Amino acid sequence: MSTPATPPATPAAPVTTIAEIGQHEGQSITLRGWLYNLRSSGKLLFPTFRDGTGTIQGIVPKAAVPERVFETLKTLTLESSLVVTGRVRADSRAPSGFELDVDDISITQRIPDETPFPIQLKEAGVDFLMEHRHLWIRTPRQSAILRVRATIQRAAAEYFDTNGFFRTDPPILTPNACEGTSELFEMDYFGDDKAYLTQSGQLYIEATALALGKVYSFGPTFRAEKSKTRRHLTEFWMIEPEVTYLDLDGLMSLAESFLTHIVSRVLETHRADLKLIGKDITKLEAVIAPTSTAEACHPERSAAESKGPEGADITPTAAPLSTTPAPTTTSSAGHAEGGKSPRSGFPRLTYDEAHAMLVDAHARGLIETAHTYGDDFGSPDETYISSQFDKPVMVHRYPAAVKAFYMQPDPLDPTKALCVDVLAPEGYGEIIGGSQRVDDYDLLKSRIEQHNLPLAAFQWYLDLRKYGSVPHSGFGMGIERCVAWICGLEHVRETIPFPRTLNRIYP
RNA sequence: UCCUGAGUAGCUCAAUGGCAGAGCAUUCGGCUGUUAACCGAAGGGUUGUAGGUUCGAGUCCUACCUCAGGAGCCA
Repeated sequence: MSTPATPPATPAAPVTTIAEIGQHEGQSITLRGWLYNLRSSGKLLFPTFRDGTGTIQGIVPKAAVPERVFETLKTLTLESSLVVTGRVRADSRAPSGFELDVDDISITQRIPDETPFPIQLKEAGVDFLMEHRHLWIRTPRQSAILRVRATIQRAAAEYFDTNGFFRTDPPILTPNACEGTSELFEMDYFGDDKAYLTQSGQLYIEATALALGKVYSFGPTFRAEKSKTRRHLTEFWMIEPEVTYLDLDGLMSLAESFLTHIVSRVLETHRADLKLIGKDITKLEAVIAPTSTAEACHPERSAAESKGPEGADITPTAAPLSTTPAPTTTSSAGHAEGGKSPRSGFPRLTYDEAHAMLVDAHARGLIETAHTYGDDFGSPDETYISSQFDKPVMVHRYPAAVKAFYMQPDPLDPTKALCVDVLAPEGYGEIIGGSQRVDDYDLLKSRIEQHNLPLAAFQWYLDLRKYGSVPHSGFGMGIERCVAWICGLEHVRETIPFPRTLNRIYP
């Protein structure tokens, strides 16, 4: 059923993409893509083409093209693949500003009438779209999301690559299921042993950090928890930096600088995609806008971020990457200094301050359930906290009891852990979780025992504190939640080409 | 795991316990500026599965299956 592709009538027309078509105004060009939509008005056809970089409408007056071209296009089925030659013309009626006066087409493959492309232009249900995810990703909105995802991934890696980090890859198959509380995917490992898909490379990345200094990993992560929400996937991608001689405050500066860079890059190159997706771009501009401490917040905002004059040389805002200081140069070894935070663009709240904010919100009837001091924040709590700010908010120093065993206690209050959660604006929840790690052998050993974890499995991890231990910190960012936030999506399933969820592993 | 909701044409959805319907898609016809184009016509159904109540069930009852989103947990 395929038609051999024949050379277009004007082979001299250079091949270009729809994204770059504006550079060819008045010229003849060749596009290689698919028929996205077709409207007709008697002897005038309006085919819309797509090529993966965007869409453009073509114009085909019957009198202006050979009979063969008009008749072929008139009955062509949607999503058939083809090569088009035509002349680029600026037109104020076109959404993108340009239209294509079609000269010739060459069909690569025509979809038969009996088996039309399943995804229609009109709305469809989630179940149907997910069942056809392999085709759904061709539609303009999904393609735009995947393009933004690619840029977010590139910007994230680029940030670390250009700031002295070495990319390092932790194992995906791990030998024990006891790193934390998450449920893991289990598999047979040559009969005698069980293996598990990694839930985080962090412990291994700590080891490579002690080998290389500043490292990051970027790979898939697996959680077998039976979560069914718009924020959860069973397989997702995480980028995790780990830095020696970095304390919690330095880590927060790193996270801020990192996120600022990502948002800046997306705004540089994806304004059209964000508009297509429906994201309010001003919300992203607010994230990277240089701010005084007075303007980035709502009245409820606490005074936490106005503490501490030191670290004023760190001003990670919308500055280009090249001028963004490497955060590790500004934080000193082992000097976690309690509540003193450098001034920054992203608000920083201690757990206690966030708790007070929630108590106040409950008293005023803004949230349903009262937060219990000492408990971790629930999803509605995080949504409320983040809704009070225009920028990602960093909540730090949670009660150690609700956090992981490897987190360093706050020397000013050992019941607190030197950790930070970064909550994305607009209720997108936690996108980054990180901490300063326990660097003392005896303390870490007792923590492992307190958590009833098998010492033997962690001996290698304890070795890191036995042989040249240093203060170090790191965080992990889930790519999908970051994409969902930046694109303004209802559900993380749209942020990855083939989402894996509790009830779906097809296609 | 718990709570809630939904399964009817290829898709999105209607239908007081009383003849199974519309829009889109498909096919045929019309239209020289359409923007999910529009106008006319045609074809298209084992109402998720299995029982039950009833003169009569898409509709009521029971069980099961599938999916969705919320809680918990997390990124």
